[in-house]
Amino acid sequence: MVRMARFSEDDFIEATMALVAEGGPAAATMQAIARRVGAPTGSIYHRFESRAAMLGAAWNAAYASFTAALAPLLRAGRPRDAALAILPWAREHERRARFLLLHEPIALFEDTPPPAPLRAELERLEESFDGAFRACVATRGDGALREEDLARAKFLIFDAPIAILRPHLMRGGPLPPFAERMIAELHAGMPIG
Amino acid sequence: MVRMARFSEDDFIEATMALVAEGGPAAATMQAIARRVGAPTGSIYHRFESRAAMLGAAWNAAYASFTAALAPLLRAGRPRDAALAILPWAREHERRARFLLLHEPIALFEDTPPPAPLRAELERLEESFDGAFRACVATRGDGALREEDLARAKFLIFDAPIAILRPHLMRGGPLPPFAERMIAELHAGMPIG
DNA sequence: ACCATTCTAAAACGTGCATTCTAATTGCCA
DNA sequence: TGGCAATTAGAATGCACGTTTTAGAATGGT
Repeated sequence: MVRMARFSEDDFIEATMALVAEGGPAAATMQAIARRVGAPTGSIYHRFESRAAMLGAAWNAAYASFTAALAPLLRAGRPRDAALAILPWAREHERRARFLLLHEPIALFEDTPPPAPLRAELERLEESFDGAFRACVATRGDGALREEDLARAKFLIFDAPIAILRPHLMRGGPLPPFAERMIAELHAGMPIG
Repeated sequence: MVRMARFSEDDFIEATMALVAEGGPAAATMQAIARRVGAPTGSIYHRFESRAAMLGAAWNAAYASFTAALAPLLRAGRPRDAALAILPWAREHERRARFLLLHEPIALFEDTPPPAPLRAELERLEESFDGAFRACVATRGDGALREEDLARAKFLIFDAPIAILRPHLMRGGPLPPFAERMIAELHAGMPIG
């Protein structure tokens, strides 16, 4: 180690998330990311081997943030609270939320997938989170997890709350208070397991 | 009229939908569309003035197909049946469904919007469909449409069913029969208005 | 049969982007 | 103090794509 870096990996990751959140995947060109950080284009390549790696790192970071907020509640067997916890998380991390919840990974990585280490890291994150999810669903039923039960639970805990948020994330601005009510009512009228 | 066209507008529109459905917006390059139809690249430009126009025409066609299937049920005041009707429509038009329901328009048009005539046509379609939607919601309440009521109804009729379909549309293959059950149960437990 | 018009056909152009290259700078350690 | 590796810096490269151009073929009315 000899020279202090003026820009950190996180600087580039944050810039990437912001650009995608504001203008979609195509807005996150390497030049745009560099310009946003105030660095020359080439500097990105000292930390990330390609654009796919850059986007992949940003994706993993956002996903880790999201799952860290929900996993404890799932492991505690409180799916309703996990569903509701998406709201404060999205309010606190608007940039991450728009990046993660408004864009399918397939749209980010359709051309070239991230390099193997990043994919492996994401797989670990996903498996760990999936463990928390399955444990939560299992406490409700008798232990036998049918595909339908898992699909129901996934819808109630993740997809429905995200669908409720999506229009407001797209429009920008604050998430309305009635989002909480809708999620609570949904779980009241359509319980898990 | 003098020479018969070997390729129709619809040929290009179908190819565009198929490519986006299979590989995302970036897969629908002008060359890929032409190759799929078996035509030279330049031929597309005899019918569509630009790539934005090509994608816009495909979007309008898919949206028209979707709304044609649902609008009558909304106008008849049957929101539950409209929500359920998304399933047979998606089964019958898998390509259109993947194209329309799996990709935000913002991701397709982020670089350049379609030309004015296409935007105007889409606006007409949207307004007409929105009329059917509002009429349907109004029959339930007392006529005063609060933002929360509209958001609830939009979620129950469109966003929730689509969220239920999304994982299966992504994976490909047939939509499971329990999707019907989930939508019915959702509307039973969380009625509109 | 001829001509205007609409199309096919394929190559060529220009642009914007990811990526690479070369040089100059920085700060720690011997 | 001098050397060295990591970094900044920004220009250069090459490629893929949207679009344009140019040329030729087909059709139906006259």
